[in-house]
Amino acid sequence: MENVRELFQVMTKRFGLLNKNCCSVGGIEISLVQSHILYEIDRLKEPSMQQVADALAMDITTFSRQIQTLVKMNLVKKTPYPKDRRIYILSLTTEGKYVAARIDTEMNQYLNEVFSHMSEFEKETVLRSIKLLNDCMAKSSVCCKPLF
Amino acid sequence: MENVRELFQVMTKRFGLLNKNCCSVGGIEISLVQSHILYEIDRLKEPSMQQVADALAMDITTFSRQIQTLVKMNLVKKTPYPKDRRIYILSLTTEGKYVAARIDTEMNQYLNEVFSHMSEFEKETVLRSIKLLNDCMAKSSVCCKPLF
DNA sequence: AATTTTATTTGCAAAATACAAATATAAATT
DNA sequence: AATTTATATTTGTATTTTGCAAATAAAATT
Repeated sequence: MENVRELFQVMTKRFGLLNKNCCSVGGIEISLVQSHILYEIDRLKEPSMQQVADALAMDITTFSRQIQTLVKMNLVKKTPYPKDRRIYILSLTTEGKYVAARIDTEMNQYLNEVFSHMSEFEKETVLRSIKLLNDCMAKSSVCCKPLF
Repeated sequence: MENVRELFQVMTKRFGLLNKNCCSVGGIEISLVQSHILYEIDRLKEPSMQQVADALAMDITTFSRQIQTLVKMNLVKKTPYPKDRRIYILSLTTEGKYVAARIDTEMNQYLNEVFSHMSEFEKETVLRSIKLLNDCMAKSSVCCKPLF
């Protein structure tokens, strides 16, 4: 049997690299962490600070400062939540949505290119495999449970 | 069709988290970056500084300083290369090997646990899928070519 | 021999990180 | 209702990480 971890390590390294490369779009340049923050804000609907920080497994104080930067860059908006005034709801500004969408397009473009080297059947199998993997990881009790 | 990037993002986030969690073993505590460095030194046989930095897509100056730290921690050894005195060969010390092995064990343990939620057939399919994916990513010309 | 290239390190300033403490508000307890 | 406890977020501060530019040193090329 091949080394399982090695397979994962190579895959995630490549995907991580792709993520890093996709951080500069249309003249705007953001860090990898910031790109992940935009992604999560977009994915979760009207999340609070704490929710996004949790989803990214990020220290809340570091996260708070990153959000301050993103607000200054006019990519993220912080809205007080009337029902609980401790909480701020995060959302993407128009510009933030644009950046997130551009990154998403570029990522999917690359992934399509990768899948173009496979048959349709292989592609379906790979995607189903990843989905299965994600489900099983979610079930696992060894680590990282609280998240997701 | 589901969102392909989303699938990858979730998977790599989980795996990244696992990597982070596996950074403290047997009383020794290292950073995620340092864990990756140990892993690559172990994987490549007698690599130079530049080779490992390239494999990790890391800035060589940052890498140089990380190596200094790891040498001080007695996890990595730097050996001058006689045939080209500009070059240093990196290797793991006994302690470094121990840490890397412990991390590897822990990672594989978790992965086994994840796969225990699948049938043997599913497991084989998933592993073959990842291998195929890695091959196709290597073939791809869109990004990240120089590496690997 | 002189120039160019490659490998690595250091100077330096900016950015990221995380612990502890502060603040503000909500929820629970007395 | 007043007090305590818990939760969400920010700030103080010190450490670590990062990466560009420049320095150094040794090989390769001209």
